[in-house]
Amino acid sequence: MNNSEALSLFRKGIEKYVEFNEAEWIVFSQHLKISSLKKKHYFAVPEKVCDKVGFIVEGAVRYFHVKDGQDITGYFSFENEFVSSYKSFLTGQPGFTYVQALADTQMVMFTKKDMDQMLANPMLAYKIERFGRLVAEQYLCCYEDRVVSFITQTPEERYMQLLSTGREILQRMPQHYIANYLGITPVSLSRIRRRILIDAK
Amino acid sequence: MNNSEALSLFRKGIEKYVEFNEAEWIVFSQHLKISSLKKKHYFAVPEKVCDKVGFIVEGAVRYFHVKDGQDITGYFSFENEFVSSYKSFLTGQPGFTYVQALADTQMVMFTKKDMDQMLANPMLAYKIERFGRLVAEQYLCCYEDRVVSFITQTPEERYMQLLSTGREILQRMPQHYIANYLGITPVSLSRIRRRILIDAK
DNA sequence: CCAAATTCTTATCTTTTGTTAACGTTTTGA
DNA sequence: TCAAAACGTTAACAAAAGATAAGAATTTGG
Repeated sequence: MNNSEALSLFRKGIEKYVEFNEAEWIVFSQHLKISSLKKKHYFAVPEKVCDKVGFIVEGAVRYFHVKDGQDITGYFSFENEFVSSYKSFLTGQPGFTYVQALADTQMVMFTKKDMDQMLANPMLAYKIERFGRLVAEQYLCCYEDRVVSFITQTPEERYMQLLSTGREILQRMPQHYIANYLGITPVSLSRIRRRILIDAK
Repeated sequence: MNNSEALSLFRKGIEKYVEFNEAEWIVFSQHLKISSLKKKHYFAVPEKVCDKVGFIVEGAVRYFHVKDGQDITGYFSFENEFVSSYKSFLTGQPGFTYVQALADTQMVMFTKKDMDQMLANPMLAYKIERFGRLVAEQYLCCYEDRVVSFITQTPEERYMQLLSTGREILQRMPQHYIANYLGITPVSLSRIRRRILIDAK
C-alpha cells in the first residue's frame, strides 16, 4: 500500500470522530507519518514512554504484560483501530505494556509532540480537542464493558459472550491469547470449550 | 452546604481540567444545577438513559449490577469525583448499572442537553471539548489499570494492591462491596484476609 | 431503646481454576 | 524441505473460589 492510500484510509477511518476541510487536512496531515512495523517488532515496551499513537491501516497488534517470565495478552488492535500504550501516551510516564505487531503492520502515526503542536495551533485546536474527546470516550465505553464483564460474569460467560460478539478476535487470534484476554489460562479455556461442547449435546 | 459553596468547590475541583474566566463562568454555571440525593436513592437505574453527570461535593455513591437477584458492586465515587452511568450518558442508550447514594449526597450536575448546548456555544465549545477530553482520558487511565489488574493479578494480589493504594475505599466501604469490586465473593475475600494474617506471622 | 437488618467470619462441600507435563498436530522459518 | 517452535487438548493433582448456612458482633432505624 502506498502512503496516499494509507492516508486516505486514515481520513476515512476517523470520519466518525472528525472531518477536516481541505485546508485543515493539509496542515493536519503534515503532522502524520506513515510507518511500518514488521511482524514481532515492538510498537511500545515497558519502562519507556510511549510518545505516539498509531492508526492501523493493515495488520494487527497485541498488547501484553510479562509476569514471572510469562506473557499475558490483554488486548488486540486491528485495521481501522488505534494503537498506543494509552496511559503512557496520555500521562507521559513510562508504560508497563508491550505492544507488538502480530503481522507486518502498516499504520498512520502521530507523536505526542505533534499532538501538542496541533492543540496549540488555532487552526486545528478545536477539532483536535474534539477528536481526542470522542476517541477517549469510545475507549472508555469499551473499558467499562470489559470491567463489568470481569465483575459480573464467570469466565465461561465471558467466553460465551465473546463467541457472540468477538468474531474478529476469535478468527484471528490463537486460543491462548484469547484465554489471557478473558482473564484465565489456556488450559482453563480449553476445558470451558469442552464443557460447552458436551452441554450442547 | 449552600449552593454558592457547592459551586465554588466544583470550580476548584475541575481546575485541573479547565479554568474559566469570569465571563465564561457566568455562562457555564447557568448550565449547572445543584442537587441532593438522599441516602439509598438512585442517581441512575438500568433500562433508563442516564442523561446527566454529577460532581460530588459531599457524600458518596456506589455503582452496582444486579445478577440473579444479587447486587454486585463495581465501583464507587467520592467527594471531588464525577458520577454518571458513563456509557449510557455518552451513547444516549439505556444503561445497565444502578448508581446509588451511600449517604446523603450533594452534587453539582449538568445534563446531556446542557452539555450539547455548551458544545454548540462558541463562547464555551472549545473549553468544554477540552474539559471532556481530559476527563475521559483520566477515566480511561483508571479503567486501563483496572483491566490490567484483572488480567495479570490474582484476587489476593489485587487486594494487596488495594491495601497499599485504596485508602478511601477501604475506610469507607463495607468489605463485601470491596470483594465485588475485586471480582470475588465476600466469603472469598474473608479467606484471603485470613491467609494474609497467617502469612504475616 | 430494642428488634431487625447488616456485616463479617467460619465451616462444609462442590465446582472451577491453576500448574505441570505429556502428546499429537500444525505452523514457521531457515 | 525439514527441524524447531507453537498450538490445542487432555490428565492428574493441588489450590483457590463459589455456594450455602450458621453464628456472633455491629449497625440501623423506627
